[in-house]
Amino acid sequence: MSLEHALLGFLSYSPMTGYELKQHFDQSIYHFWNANLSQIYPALSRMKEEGLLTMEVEHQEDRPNRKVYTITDAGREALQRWLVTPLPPGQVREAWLIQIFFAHFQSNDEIVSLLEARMDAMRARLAVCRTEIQAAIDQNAAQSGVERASQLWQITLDYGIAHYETQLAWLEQTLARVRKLPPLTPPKP
Amino acid sequence: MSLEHALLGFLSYSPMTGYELKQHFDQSIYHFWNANLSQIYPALSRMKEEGLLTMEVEHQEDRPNRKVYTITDAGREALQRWLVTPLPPGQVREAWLIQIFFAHFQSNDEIVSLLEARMDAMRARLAVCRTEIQAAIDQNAAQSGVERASQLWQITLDYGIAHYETQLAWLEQTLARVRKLPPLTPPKP
DNA sequence: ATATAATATATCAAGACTTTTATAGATAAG
DNA sequence: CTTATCTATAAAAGTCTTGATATATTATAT
Repeated sequence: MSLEHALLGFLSYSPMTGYELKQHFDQSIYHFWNANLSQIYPALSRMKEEGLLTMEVEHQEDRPNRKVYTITDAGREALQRWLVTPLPPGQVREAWLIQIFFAHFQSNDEIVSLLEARMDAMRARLAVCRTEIQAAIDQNAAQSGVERASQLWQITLDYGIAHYETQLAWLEQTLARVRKLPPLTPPKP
Repeated sequence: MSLEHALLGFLSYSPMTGYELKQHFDQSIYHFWNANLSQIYPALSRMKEEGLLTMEVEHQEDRPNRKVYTITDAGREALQRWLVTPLPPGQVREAWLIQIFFAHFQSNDEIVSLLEARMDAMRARLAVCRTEIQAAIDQNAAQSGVERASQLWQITLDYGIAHYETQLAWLEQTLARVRKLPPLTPPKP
């Protein structure tokens, strides 16, 4: 469901190929969604069958042909309907917290290592938001007629930034806390 | 992978049935993981085949028989190994942010509605963390010999709480921001 | 200069993981 | 009288990830 509507969303800006859609995913919404080409291509076919899109082949000599998809009126309607449909909030799913939860037989240092690895990853993600994704949004915002849209793009990016900042703050605090735990005494069963 | 190791984790505390494991999932780690019975039961079978668990049937007259699973030495080893294996950080995946990202043709009020619905859901989740899950942790922490473990349980719960608080803070701020956007002028295509 | 990688574009198959739904049946609680 | 609890199984459908297959051009690295 979500993938299809994200595709419709980008195609409501302009017609594109699956390959180009993938690039938009990676450049603009990577902070809250992603998709593989192997998902995108069949999704586009399906949506064409459903009448949400039309497709035209652009022949190329040196490269594979481009299949350019265009959103139909039915597609726009489906998109607008979905956009105001409240979604059930998703489950939080953080596998690495399972590791923390059951880490009582790991030494403080081992736990600290896990947290530090996580912190490195979160710092990197935060940096991507602040530089690359911000740049992509700024660049698209420079077009005319996208004032309202670009406010919303920025709002989602600020979500991502706040998310990673929270992660880092929690990690800092947790590192201090774990370092102060009484050391693991005897047995590693 | 993660499901299996969460099961091993709980079974490292004591032998249990799948049904009981499901209850522990819901009571203790719901803030970062969940699983259905229809996932848990076949996972337990598989893990038994792999020698990570043993199983004994307790016959009951009035209820279905209980299949009590016990972790083996191999299971404990597999768990300890996994617990220190760094996991690749998962993708953020927030379908409702797709709705915000493409909401430029929705009115400010419609966007506000989406945000308010989300806020209600997040408030409810936060309350569950603060009351029910906190209570479950406190109760288990009252046993002897779990001092170290219960610190870690609390650390993961504090993650959940921080997460939902960030959501709510961002939602507050975003609500204000959206209310101040110039109203949507003409066309709802 | 030559080897390697990346870009541009699309398809397909396999498998991993999750959710949904149905089935079963007895007791206890509202 | 209806719903919830207790316990387990299984089929189906949905979603996502991984990896293989093709192929020409351009860029990077050694």
